[in-house]
Amino acid sequence: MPRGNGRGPAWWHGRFRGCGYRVTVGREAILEVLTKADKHLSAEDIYMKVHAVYPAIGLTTIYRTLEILVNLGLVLKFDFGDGRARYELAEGSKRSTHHHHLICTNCKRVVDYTDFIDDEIELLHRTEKGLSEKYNFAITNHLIQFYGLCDRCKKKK
Amino acid sequence: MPRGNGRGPAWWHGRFRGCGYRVTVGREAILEVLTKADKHLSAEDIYMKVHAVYPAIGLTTIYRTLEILVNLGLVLKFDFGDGRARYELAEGSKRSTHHHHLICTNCKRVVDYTDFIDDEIELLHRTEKGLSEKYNFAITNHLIQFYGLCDRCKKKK
DNA sequence: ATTTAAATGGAAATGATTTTCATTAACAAA
DNA sequence: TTTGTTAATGAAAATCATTTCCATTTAAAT
Repeated sequence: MPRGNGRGPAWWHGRFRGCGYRVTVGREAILEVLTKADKHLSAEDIYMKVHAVYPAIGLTTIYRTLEILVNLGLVLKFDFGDGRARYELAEGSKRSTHHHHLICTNCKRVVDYTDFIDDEIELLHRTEKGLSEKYNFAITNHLIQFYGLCDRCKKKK
Repeated sequence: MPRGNGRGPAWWHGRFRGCGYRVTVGREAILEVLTKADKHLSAEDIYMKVHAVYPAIGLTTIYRTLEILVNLGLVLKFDFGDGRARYELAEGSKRSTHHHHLICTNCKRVVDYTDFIDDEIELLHRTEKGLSEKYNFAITNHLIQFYGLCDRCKKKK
């Protein structure tokens, strides 16, 4: 049974130390927020949640930690077009299921969907393979987003 | 034969006027740069090219015009993760062929690819249909990007 | 307990994009 | 063509998410 469900060293500690990073209170808090949230959050969202428990931790630390997490592949960073990045745990890290995003270009609402994901993933892997051979890239990730007008915004127009 | 290849009113004039927008020298210049460039450019890239011919046109106008063009669907706006948006003519507007992007997460180099596009598009359309029904979105667009390390950056690591 | 480099916070800097506002220009109407 | 209305414009200032700086704190190896 994997660690990190309750007490004890969390699942990411090893990964962190292995890369020469230290485990700190702030980092614990940030990971905990991300794990609990299980949906995309902005740096400021995370800051506020962390701040409620550890007021000493600053926004700068949030950004610095997120950068590390993204580089380690533990967290995914998204741009939904409203000028601030969003973060969420990567698949496999724990809770989060692989999903893609459906974004309203008017109100910026974001819907996570998992429908059709299997077909998408299958094709993506095939494409990934072809691309990495042809262009000599080591592909590590992909992004799929759909844009349009949501229910509400459709009516207003 | 479509207009806008040499002299005469360009293909987008009607579209522009129809939406209540005026055709101005600056807008002509911006569209011309976009049409000639046929690859993603930042607002500043466009500004510099336009500025070379019409020094009177400011960066503000570039941003304002790009916003209109994106809203009209004539231009696509991308985020490659280096902090500045890139713009390119939408498919069908003219020159540009539908393609997707392969981005080096290290040096931010971007490769446009058209390989596998047909398969991708086919799947996307199917997914789009399913999504718009299930979530009641009017889907107008999609984004696919692959991330990884390019040739050069792979070696350096 | 000691040591040392990594991590931190807070303030200042950055830098792309937006907003403001007084002026200019597009173009519909006469 | 001249005129009137209103959108479009440039320059400068404002915004605002994210980064950088630097003096101080702290994780964790010894």
